[in-house]
Amino acid sequence: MIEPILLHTPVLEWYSENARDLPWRADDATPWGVLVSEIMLQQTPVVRVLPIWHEWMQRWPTPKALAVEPPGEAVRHWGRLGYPRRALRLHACAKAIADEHGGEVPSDHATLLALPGIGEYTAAAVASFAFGGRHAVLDTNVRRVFARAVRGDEYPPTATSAAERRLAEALLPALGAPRWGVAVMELGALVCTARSPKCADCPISNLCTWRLTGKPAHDGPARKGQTYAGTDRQCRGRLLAVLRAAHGPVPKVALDAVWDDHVQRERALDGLITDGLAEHLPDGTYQLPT
DNA sequence: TATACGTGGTC
DNA sequence: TGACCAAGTAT
Repeated sequence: MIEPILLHTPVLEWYSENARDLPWRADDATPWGVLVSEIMLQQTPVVRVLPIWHEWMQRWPTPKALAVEPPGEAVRHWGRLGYPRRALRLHACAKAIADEHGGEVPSDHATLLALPGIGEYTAAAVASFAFGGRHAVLDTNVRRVFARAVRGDEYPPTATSAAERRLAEALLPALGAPRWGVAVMELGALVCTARSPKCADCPISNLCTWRLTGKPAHDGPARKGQTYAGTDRQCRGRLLAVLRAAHGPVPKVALDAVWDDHVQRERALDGLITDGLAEHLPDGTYQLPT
């Protein structure tokens, strides 16, 4: 096991020099701003989140501001970020914060975890980055850095394991856990990337087990591919794009126009309604949830 | 635990 | 050029 201090110093120094200037990391960032960023960043690159985050925070600077809107407005302004159920959950999250927490984002990990759309990672991230809590933030970047540097594997396991949690906890510094967490994430995002890691720029390449052992290729089953073309997901995306653009009820023919396969189209539409992303009105039209 | 869930950029 | 990947969550 590598001594934690041997990782801390170089990673933190590297972060001081290389951290991106992101608005949710600014001194004046609010817990709500951090929470919004974390939801938007789930499975979504920073560059696509940036403009939506700015618009969102200007429109809804507080949880209460969002909570009084219909959920469809959240879905509309989510734009093309992807996974629009996140917009719905963020709206539900705002309502829960407004109704049950006096409009203030909770600082406690367990309380955050109970909110819609907030799972293990996001609860730790908000508790740590917004409130200074000492939590292990295990996102895909951190998991990859630890897998390589400590375990010597090219990639972490598919699902977060107990061993990974133990390791992350063990590496957590007594002081400055939030900065350590964001520093490791940044290292994974900018240097220790999935496909072409920039080991020449890495502050811990000298003790990285994976590099020291010759960067063995990932063994085991191929990682699950994300099919998309022709799937229900693509169909749902097409349908929802029509509803977002409409600003009002949409006749069925407008939806029929964007996807040929009748059976799949109906299934996808039903799915959107089941998920609460669309409403079917008595007159046969469709719209974003009110 | 495996699967569904958007979108767009990269090599 | 199509597979892979991006600060995951819910079921």
